[in-house]
Amino acid sequence: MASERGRTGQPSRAGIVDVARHAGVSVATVSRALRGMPNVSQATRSRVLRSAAELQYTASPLASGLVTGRVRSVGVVLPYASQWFFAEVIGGIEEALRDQGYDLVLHVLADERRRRDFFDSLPVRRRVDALLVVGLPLDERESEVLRGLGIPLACVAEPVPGLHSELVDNVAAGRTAVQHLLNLGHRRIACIGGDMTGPERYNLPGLRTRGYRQALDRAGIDPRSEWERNGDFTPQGGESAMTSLLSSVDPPTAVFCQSDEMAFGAFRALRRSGLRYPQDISVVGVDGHELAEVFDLTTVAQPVAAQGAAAARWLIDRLDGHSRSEETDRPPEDDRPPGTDRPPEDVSLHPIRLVLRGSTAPAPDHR
Amino acid sequence: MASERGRTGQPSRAGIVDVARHAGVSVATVSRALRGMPNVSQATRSRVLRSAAELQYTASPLASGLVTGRVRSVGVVLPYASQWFFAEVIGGIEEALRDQGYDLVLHVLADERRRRDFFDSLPVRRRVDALLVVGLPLDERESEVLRGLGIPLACVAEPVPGLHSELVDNVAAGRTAVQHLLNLGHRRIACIGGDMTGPERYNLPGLRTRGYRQALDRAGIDPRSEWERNGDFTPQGGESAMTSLLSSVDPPTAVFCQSDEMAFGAFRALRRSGLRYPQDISVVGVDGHELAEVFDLTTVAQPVAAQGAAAARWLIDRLDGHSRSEETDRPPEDDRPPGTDRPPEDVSLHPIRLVLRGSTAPAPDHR
DNA sequence: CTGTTAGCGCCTTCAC
DNA sequence: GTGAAGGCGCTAACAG
Repeated sequence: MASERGRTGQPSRAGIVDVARHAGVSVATVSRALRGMPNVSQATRSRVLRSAAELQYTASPLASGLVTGRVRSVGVVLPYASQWFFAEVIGGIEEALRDQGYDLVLHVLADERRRRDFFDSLPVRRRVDALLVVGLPLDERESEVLRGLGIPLACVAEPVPGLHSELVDNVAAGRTAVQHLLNLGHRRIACIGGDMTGPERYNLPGLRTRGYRQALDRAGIDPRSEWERNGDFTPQGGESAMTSLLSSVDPPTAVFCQSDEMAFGAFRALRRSGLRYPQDISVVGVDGHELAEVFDLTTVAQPVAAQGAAAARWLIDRLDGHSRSEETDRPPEDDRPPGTDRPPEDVSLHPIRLVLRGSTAPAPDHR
Repeated sequence: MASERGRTGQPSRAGIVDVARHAGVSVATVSRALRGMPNVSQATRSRVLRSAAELQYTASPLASGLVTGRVRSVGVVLPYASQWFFAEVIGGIEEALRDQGYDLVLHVLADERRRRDFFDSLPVRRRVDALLVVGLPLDERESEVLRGLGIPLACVAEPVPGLHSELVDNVAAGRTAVQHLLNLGHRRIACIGGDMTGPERYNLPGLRTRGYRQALDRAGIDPRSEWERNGDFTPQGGESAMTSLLSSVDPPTAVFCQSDEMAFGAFRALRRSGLRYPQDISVVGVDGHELAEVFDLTTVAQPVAAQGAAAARWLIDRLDGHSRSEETDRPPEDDRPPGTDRPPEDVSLHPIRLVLRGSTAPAPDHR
């Protein structure tokens, strides 16, 4: 009763000693009982549990973390918090973490300064048990710094050499989208992607563009560099790229947009030009954006939240020991069919699928 | 050198004693110097700083938190992580917190079970210094439980009685949207909102509907209950609500959608019915969704990230003492003009504004 | 099965 | 202006 209130006047939460006293046992027993450890009689355990509940006791994660070196939380690092893709990934991660009792600590590296600050001061040091990097292609120094943390690391969407990653095959995504257009008889196909020459370090635009070129190549179509546009992966960028494509003397009959959001921008360009999809031009996107269905956008969908969740579970497996993930019985790394010369990078590929909607139709001159 | 590596073989980060030894001072001095406290000579301070940098020292938040009772992190509780509105709020909060060196710990109460678990087990206990509730109208018990935490609390979007809240005037938002339609000569105006009778506890639909009715009332138009539809605040809901409105013998000429996402769904319904906006029907939304511009949706925009950021700053002010927010010189609570009988609820209202776009046009029969 | 005790890494009085 | 020492609340050996 003596320590009912701390010096602040706030109701000071009960400590482990309060519970011990209340249950008539020692603090060690309380600790063991509460964490489900062996060597506690059933009777004692339930008595402790009851006392703890009665006193509303929760072990201070700080104190226990201080001694165990674990804080039961995972850091998530990403470049944007509010973009659809990242928001979706965050949702997937949070759910997976929460299921195992882990907290999610968010770090948004919105600009270069924050990015530098993050890797210089490493605010996650000792604050998280593992780190999940989403959509951020790290450079050598950055990934080295993270490795120095000595905690499990994983990434999603943009692979980081040496880290476990949950991804889709972005080349295949591009190829699939463009093959679909080819199947519809289109041969004049443009591509709206991202910056591939500037200071941006993202790999994704390059990969999806490669898929675009592969598909064209297999169909015996020569790529036309003026049909590869940069849409910045924003609706606005998609709109202006599309506008300029439409204003050429010799416009394409179909456009592959490397993200659904750019495709939305392309839709706007069409509307403003008095053109309609799919009658005047076919549009296909990538991602499986929530609103793609609403706007009838054909897209190559990827499982977004699932990639985040998978990465989170992978991390927790390293932390808590392999508890339940035996179900993911991928063949062990070194049990691959011989001749598989793929480097033993630890990547887990997620499926993509073409979702047919109303934004794509046969080419006008196609039979 | 002795403690370069812990027993785990991992590079054990330097501790305060290492820094003290390196700088040739005591740990107390290191602590003071590093936290910018007085009573440290300039020379000593810079020496300590250098040592700390050299050893890559960062104070363990666990250890310092254990003794100060602070963890420098704020919990954010919300019902959905990936919806546009919430993602945007999260972004605003994260940035504001990070600016002051606080971590953001996310708690998504996606379903009833998680919601119950959260308030029953209070996983934030001792893990956060403050709590930010977003878009979650808490019931009596829930807010009581949070208050029991004895930490600063604030909320965004849905007010909780007794908590500081950052909001917009949702009645005004509805009124503004509908008044705009009235100004265009529409008199047959429908409303697509949310559930106002079921188990949902949200206040927002009721408020925006009230604004709708107020506007009609002031224009001398009788409300028609069959024109108030539930769109569930999802695109799909908006679509089906709109579809059913369009199929009535006597359809409206304009629709007020209580969220932009429902308006997007309404667009789809129009497209499927072969109708076009704004020629056949005007549509106005609420929120200022990122894609509203792309789809030419007239909307009543609210500052979303800013509300989150404001709430975060408000909390930090309570935690760190009023450091910089003097600029927010609202008149002190009890310095209001007499006769202001508004209850002294601590709410901060954010501005809304009508953004005119192409989805609204004069009523067909209007001059 | 249960209790005792020594820290985990740091902050904070209190002496000097 | 600086140092020494006692916890913060809990876990992890050890004894019993």
